Amino acid sequence: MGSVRTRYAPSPTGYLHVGGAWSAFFGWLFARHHGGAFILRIEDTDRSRSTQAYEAAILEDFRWLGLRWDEGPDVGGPVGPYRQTERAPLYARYAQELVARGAAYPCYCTPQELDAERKAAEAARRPHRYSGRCRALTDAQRAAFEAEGRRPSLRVRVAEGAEPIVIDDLIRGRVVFDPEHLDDYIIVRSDGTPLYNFANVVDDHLMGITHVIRGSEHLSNTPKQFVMYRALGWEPPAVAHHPTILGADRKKLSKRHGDTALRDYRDQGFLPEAMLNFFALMAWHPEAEREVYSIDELIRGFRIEDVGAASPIFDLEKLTWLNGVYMRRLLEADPDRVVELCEGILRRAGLPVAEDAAGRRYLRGVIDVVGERLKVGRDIVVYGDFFFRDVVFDTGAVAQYLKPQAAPLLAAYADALAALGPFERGGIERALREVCARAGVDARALVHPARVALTGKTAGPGLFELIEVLGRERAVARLRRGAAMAAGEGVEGP
RNA sequence: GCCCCCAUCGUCUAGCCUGGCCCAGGACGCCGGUCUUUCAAGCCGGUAACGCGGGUUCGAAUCCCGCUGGGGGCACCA
Repeated sequence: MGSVRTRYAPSPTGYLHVGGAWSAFFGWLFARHHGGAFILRIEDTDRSRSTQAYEAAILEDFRWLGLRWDEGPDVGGPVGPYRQTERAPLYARYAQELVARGAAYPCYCTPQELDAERKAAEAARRPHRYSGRCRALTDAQRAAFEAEGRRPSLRVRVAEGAEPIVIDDLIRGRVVFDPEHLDDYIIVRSDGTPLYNFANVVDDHLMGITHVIRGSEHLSNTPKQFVMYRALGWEPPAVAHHPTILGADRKKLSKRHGDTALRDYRDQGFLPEAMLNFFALMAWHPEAEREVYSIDELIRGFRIEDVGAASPIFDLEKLTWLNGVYMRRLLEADPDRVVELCEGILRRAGLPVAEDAAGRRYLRGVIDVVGERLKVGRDIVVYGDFFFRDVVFDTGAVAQYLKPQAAPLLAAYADALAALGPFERGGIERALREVCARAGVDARALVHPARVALTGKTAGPGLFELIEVLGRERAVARLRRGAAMAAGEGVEGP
């Protein structure tokens, strides 16, 4: 398959959904595996819901994810344009063709009339089907409707008694549809704009798409589309319908399950590499006993027929774990990227870091001590907020550790740090041990209270490196305040 | 209601096509232990599944049928 061409065709009616990104990823993997082309096509025929801003956002989301397209609305390509609203003449032409071949006919029913029919059928608890009353209109009848000012929509004529439509789905195997259950469906609105099922067929064919990889919600559209391929004398593409991602309640993933837009994950500090790796673990699994894969490994190992047909549930905990794996690797390989990631997150959380070299150095120091604890970028705020603002005390931590007996130790340690020579972790640790030795207590008797005084929490980075990064001045001040709090002096912030 | 799809640990999955190697493997989570100034990470151990019922077969997670459960579709949305 040297000339594989796949596409992802989003509607710019919202941000890129994780389900959409996952779907696109499989199409992209398939194309890359076969050395083919991956195409981005914007399906904006529903003008009331589509916006230019969403289109731009979707492109941005894909760039962030790291999926590059070979042809698309921004880069163009040999079979453009890649935006459906710009392809109107093409749809008009093939709509004409369908009418000329007797495979489509104008329907003068208004949406209100159709709606009434549908409601009547529902009320009678009878399956709703199109009445077919415009199917065999005479020229005179059509002229009469036109004279009334009615603008027709265009319907495809599904031949009666036609052969079953056989779809050999790459994921689901053979699926057979009886055309008996297909209605004459509308392919062009009365305003002349094409509907999904029609535009999709025209575009996929004209763009030379060889493999249509999409969600299973489109499986029942496929026979409708195949009717048109047949009517136009076109060879339909191979199709593969992957399952849809579900939420924890086994319902289609939606807002009530949490974040659904890919950019929500970006904003929380998930890494694109981790997202992609995670995507590869839903409905697919490259190897039986391994979880972490490079993109190249995924491309090499991708087989559409190995994609499962059952719907996976979006497992945020596993994604979080996987992201942690990637964060730790990144910390080794390219710590600057972690710094950059955290900088953005801190700024958005209202804890900005100075943009000069000193600010950057400070943040780098913070990342050095908390970095390996970060599973997701936003963890910098939960584990390291005290580096960027005054301590926010956890009341439980204060109650547990800032007790009167800790007061003299904290005060003595503050004095020791104030008098310490070079302010580095080795000396900082020795100073603590000396204070404890002199008082005849175990190091823990000071370590825990000191942590609470300095960070407000019971958990966090190593105490001595944390103090080094915090700097002498702040550490001493916070320890003194802690001593006062422990002594029961009810101190306010410094 | 009609059409279509799906069904292995709580979750993601391997195994299913080409029955025996599976009293079902890995991972996340959870629980314990270990390391440690805490937490995270790491390491060690544990927990937990073939939806149900019939066949076929010497033998079924694997093949067949039915049921149940879940999902999707049935728009002048995509």
